[in-house]
Amino acid sequence: MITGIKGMNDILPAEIEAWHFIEACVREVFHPFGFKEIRVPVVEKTELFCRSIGEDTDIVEKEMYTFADKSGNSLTLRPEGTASVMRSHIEHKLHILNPVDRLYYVGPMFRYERPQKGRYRQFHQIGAEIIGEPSPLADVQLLNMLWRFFARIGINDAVLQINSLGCPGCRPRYRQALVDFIAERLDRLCGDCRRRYQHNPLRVLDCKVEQCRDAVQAAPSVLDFLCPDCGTHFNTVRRLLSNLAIPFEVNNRMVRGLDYYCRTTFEMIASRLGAQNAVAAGGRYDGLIESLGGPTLPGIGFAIGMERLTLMMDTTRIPASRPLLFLAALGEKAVEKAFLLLADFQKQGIGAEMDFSGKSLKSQLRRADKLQTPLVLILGEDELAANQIQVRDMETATQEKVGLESLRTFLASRWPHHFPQA
RNA sequence: GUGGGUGUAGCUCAGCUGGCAGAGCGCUGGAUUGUGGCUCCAGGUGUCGAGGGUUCGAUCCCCUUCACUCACCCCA
Repeated sequence: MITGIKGMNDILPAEIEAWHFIEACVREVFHPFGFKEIRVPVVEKTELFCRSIGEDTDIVEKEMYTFADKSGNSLTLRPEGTASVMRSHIEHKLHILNPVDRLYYVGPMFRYERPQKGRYRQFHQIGAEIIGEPSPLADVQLLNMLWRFFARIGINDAVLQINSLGCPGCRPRYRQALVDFIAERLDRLCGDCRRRYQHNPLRVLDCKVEQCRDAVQAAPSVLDFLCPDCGTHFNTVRRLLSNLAIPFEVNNRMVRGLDYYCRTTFEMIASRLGAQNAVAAGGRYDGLIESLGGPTLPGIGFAIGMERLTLMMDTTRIPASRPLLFLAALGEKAVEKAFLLLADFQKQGIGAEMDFSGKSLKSQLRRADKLQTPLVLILGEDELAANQIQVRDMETATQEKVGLESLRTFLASRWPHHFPQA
């Protein structure tokens, strides 16, 4: 048996309704905010991700699906969406068309990691970016849209956490203060944290080991080191979130994984999602576009993990699509006549199904019951001879004979929405 | 890359440190010549994840390997 690739899952028909629902909510919620969808390729030149995400992040160091194509170019399956969107925005000079551009995307991302609950090698993200707007109102608008999206999906037990990482002007001072603080306590930290101290000292702050948490409990807060501009920016974000009645927590220990973040960062944290509890995350990336060779434009965005979203959702509430009609036919002639009727319904966009293989009426009704079809049209030799059809209401278990010519009128009186007057 | 758990029917899982491979659900047919759900009856499917070892005999014990899964690292 040829199986799928580890960590890359099939989304089967039984699950697809939830995905369709999510995608419909994305469009419904994002469009009023002025966001336009953008579709970019799933592969890019490897260099794009190295330069945007950061050479010494885990994603670039060990998690990318990188390969050489037939002409020897190094290509990579995208591990995230922002880099590609920025590349496209720069390449097509979209800032000339829209000085402030609001873009969103939905699609698969790829990271070579060990799969676990809520983490897969191919996973799907919904992302949104506001490009060209430095105002903290952009931050708040984006967070508001994210919040509205979760409300629309029906998730109300996720917590919004925000933080500010400062800017290239003030972050180095904080980093130094933190390094100095940790250096004095290095002997009390776990092995992982000693490595983090060298590599990314901010990460020591969110270590899960109790001993480490105790050791850094009194660590300096990034918020105390913000420069006046960054401080004002963050205060405005907090004030406007409150004015919009969006609940949030300030988490001054929140660390983001990608190098390009500055100022506002945020996460939506889910309970009961297992260890991978960030269902959405993002932040501001004011220097990114310029560093990729584009114009000097600020940006801010988020990404939502769709698999994590489905794990949190009560998917049983999403109604399954079902055919409106089932045609049950008995006898060869009736089957062929029913088949023509079936084709006619389908041509009109009416969901209709039937059995082709001459099964018993009992079996056909069982099938219709399984499909939860509200009406079954029964066509046997008798009905055919009388030019009639039995219309069976599956809920009330009642049925009546209807002339074939008046069938459409009969159905239209029951479902005017599906059978508009011709 | 590291650690734990689990691999038995399409699905969910029983199987007493060793003796013919099991149940429920689902599927198909019947009880009702052409009438669903509830009930009853009948039916089928397994390299017991794979390979090796111990044994008269292994789903069970041992070794190896693979897969899945959860967790670490990291992240959506």
